[in-house]
Amino acid sequence: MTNRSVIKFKFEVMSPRSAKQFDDIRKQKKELIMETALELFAENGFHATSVSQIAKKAGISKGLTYNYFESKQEILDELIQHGFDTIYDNLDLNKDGIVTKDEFIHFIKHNFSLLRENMQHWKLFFSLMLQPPVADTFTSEYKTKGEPFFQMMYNFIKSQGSKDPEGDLIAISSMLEGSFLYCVAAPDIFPMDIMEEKVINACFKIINN
Amino acid sequence: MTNRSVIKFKFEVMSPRSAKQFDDIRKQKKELIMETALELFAENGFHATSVSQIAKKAGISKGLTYNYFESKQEILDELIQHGFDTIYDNLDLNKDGIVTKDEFIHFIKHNFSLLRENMQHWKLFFSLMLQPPVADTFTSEYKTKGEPFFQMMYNFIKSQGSKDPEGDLIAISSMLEGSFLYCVAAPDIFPMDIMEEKVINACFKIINN
Amino acid sequence: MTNRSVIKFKFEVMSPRSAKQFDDIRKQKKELIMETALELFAENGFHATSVSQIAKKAGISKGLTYNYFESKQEILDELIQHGFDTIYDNLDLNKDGIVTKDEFIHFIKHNFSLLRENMQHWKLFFSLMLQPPVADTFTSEYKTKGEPFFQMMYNFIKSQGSKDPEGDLIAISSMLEGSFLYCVAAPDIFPMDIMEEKVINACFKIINN
Amino acid sequence: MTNRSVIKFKFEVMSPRSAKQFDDIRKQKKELIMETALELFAENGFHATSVSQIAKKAGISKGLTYNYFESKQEILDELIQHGFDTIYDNLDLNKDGIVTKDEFIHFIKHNFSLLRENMQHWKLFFSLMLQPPVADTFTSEYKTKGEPFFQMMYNFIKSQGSKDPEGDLIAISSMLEGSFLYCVAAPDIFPMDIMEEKVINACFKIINN
DNA sequence: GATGAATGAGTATTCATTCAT
DNA sequence: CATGAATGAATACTCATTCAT
Repeated sequence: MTNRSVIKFKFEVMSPRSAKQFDDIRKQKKELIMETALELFAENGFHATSVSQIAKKAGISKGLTYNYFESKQEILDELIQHGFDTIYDNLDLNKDGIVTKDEFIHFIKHNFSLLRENMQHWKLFFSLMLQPPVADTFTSEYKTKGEPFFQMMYNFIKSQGSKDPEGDLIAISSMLEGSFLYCVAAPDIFPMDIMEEKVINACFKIINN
Repeated sequence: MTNRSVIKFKFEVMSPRSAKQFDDIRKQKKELIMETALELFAENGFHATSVSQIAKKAGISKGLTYNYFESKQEILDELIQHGFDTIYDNLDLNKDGIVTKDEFIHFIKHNFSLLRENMQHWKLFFSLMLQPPVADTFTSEYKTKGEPFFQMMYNFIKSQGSKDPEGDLIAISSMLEGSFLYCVAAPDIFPMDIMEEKVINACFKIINN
Repeated sequence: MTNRSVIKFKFEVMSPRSAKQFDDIRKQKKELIMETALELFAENGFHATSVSQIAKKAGISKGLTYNYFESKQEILDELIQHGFDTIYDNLDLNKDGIVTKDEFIHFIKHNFSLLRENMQHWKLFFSLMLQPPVADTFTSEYKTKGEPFFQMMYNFIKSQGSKDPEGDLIAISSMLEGSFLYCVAAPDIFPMDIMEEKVINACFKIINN
Repeated sequence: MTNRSVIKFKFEVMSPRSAKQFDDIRKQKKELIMETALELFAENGFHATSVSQIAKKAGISKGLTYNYFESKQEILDELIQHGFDTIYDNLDLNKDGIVTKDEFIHFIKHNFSLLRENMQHWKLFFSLMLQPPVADTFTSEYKTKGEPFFQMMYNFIKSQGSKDPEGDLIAISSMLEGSFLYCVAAPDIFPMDIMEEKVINACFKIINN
């Protein structure tokens, strides 16, 4: 009876539900690693963050990281993927394409609060958006996943009586994107607390004119 | 035997290449290195670009790079400095702070064309803006050097009869920033050729309402 | 199913190599690196010895060196530290500060034999003593750690009836230092085997006169 | 008539005694380089001193250094050579082998003052003495050139009625060497001003006992 | 003789990744 | 599943030396 078989034996005896339990552990560990990595990537940059740092901060060994991720790059990839999902899941878009004014306002406010709550994700995202070679895959994903967003915006702008819905979409999207960027990259330049309101007002100035 | 030839003699003995010759060489080489570095930084990112790559692409030895720059970081710093200077030199239309409508329009158009002509610089800039730890120094420089820009914008908006100049400044700045970002990071999402016009229109919609 | 096997199980799951095993490995490797480094430093000098050489001679990878030491300098520091400790541990014959004639003689003989046994350490030490910028930290450590030595010597000289204990301390310390230097740096100049005896004799000539 | 010939022509016309003058210039430049190098070597160590530093401090170009010395190592070699010569020339040994007590005392004092005046040379020397691979050549040179010194010492000790001239020579040489070492490497440990006197006294205590 | 631009081999150090246990 | 010792390739940077002018 080798050590190995002893372990196996014990394993089964100790926990009948171990399969599920270990699955949960795996899930938790993976999330732990990703969260830790996100914090460090956002704070110090991807390249300036070492796997050792991630492992140390997460309280695990370096080697274990590779039990959950193929590479450091894969952590980043999953982080981006997960980030997109989080953001767009929370958008809670109207699938019928009909957006009321209240919904629109709520949507922008929701975005701002998402931004504030999840600053790190967004900071990382913006930085990656420009950072080659992530940029390309990022852009394509952005286009695909952002499609419904732009569609909804377009429909809403049109429904509000805009004379140039496409032009206004461009202007409004730009403004939102820009305000998010200010929010994340240079929060000191404009007073954060009124930004949201001013941006919403401007949206309607654009649409209604 | 004229004085002249005596001078020449001394001169040549002291330094076969004249001071001007050395100066020219230094200037040209430095520019070569900076241009090459900019391309690589913009294409692959700062951290992912090695000094060897820069030297190789520039057709010089690694060591020579350090004859012109203290460190890889210094190349970046000078690049940022130079970039800011380029941008803000072109922006200071009139020093009296009075901006006409035509000047305003011209300013935005000018910025868009600068952007298009100098995509790489801007791409690098935007990416650096988010990239820690460059972000902090960048932001402070941005604030300092951007101050006149915001002031000018504010004055203009007010002069055009805006009821909420501060709010409009926020909205317009955000929109410009965002459109620049789209322009550089995701040029496929909106048709570039009409973007400029739509953004300018939206500016006046915001101000005049 | 004993408790013991359960513990073993957990243990092996957590870390296949036990803490002690890791500790032993670390200790042995660290010693290996230090010994190797000492030989090379002593033979070729600190600056002329590269980390690659140390690693190669120790039969390990360059990278591993940095698993054990922060820097090449740290290897040197620990070497110096360890050297001082070795020497002064062996010197502190009696902690009461009272040194008999026999103890004094034994002490000098002991030092000579330490010198002979550990020529490399000492050669390195002497060379470092003069080698800037190590010199300063070395000198201060020397003063601190050598203090008890000088005190003990002073007390002994006084107890032996010296008329000028301070002067004799200077003379004797110089003589010891010098004889150690000859021993290490130019062992061919004086016959080593009689040096020890002559130096001891001279000590008492100085004291008793 | 090329530039080259113009230079040649001028050369002869300008200065009939130019050959000697240029020779003097060469000599002075060489000395300048050596002095500068000595200071830097003594202050920062041989390896830590770069040719650029020497050239800069000497106010000449890097390239010119190689007009006077084959290599950085050669500067060191000539420095050692020159140092030995300086030291032993100044010893002004009695060639007849007869040294009076006054001459002996004067000799030690002279050495101490040489040491103080020429601290840098000596510091470098002591450090090199231990520094491989200089050590070997140094030791052999030391033996050769130091021979007359030891011979004189031996004769004097004998003439003073020493019962063990060889043993006393060893003791006294060691003491002198050690006091020089203290003087140069750790001038803070013993009061410099009385060291000389105490050492001389001790010499006679050793001899006369 | 004099300059300094240019080279290239060398240095310390880092780090993603592997693997025996 | 978990550890951390071990690797090796890569990186920024240095510097003695060469050479065209």
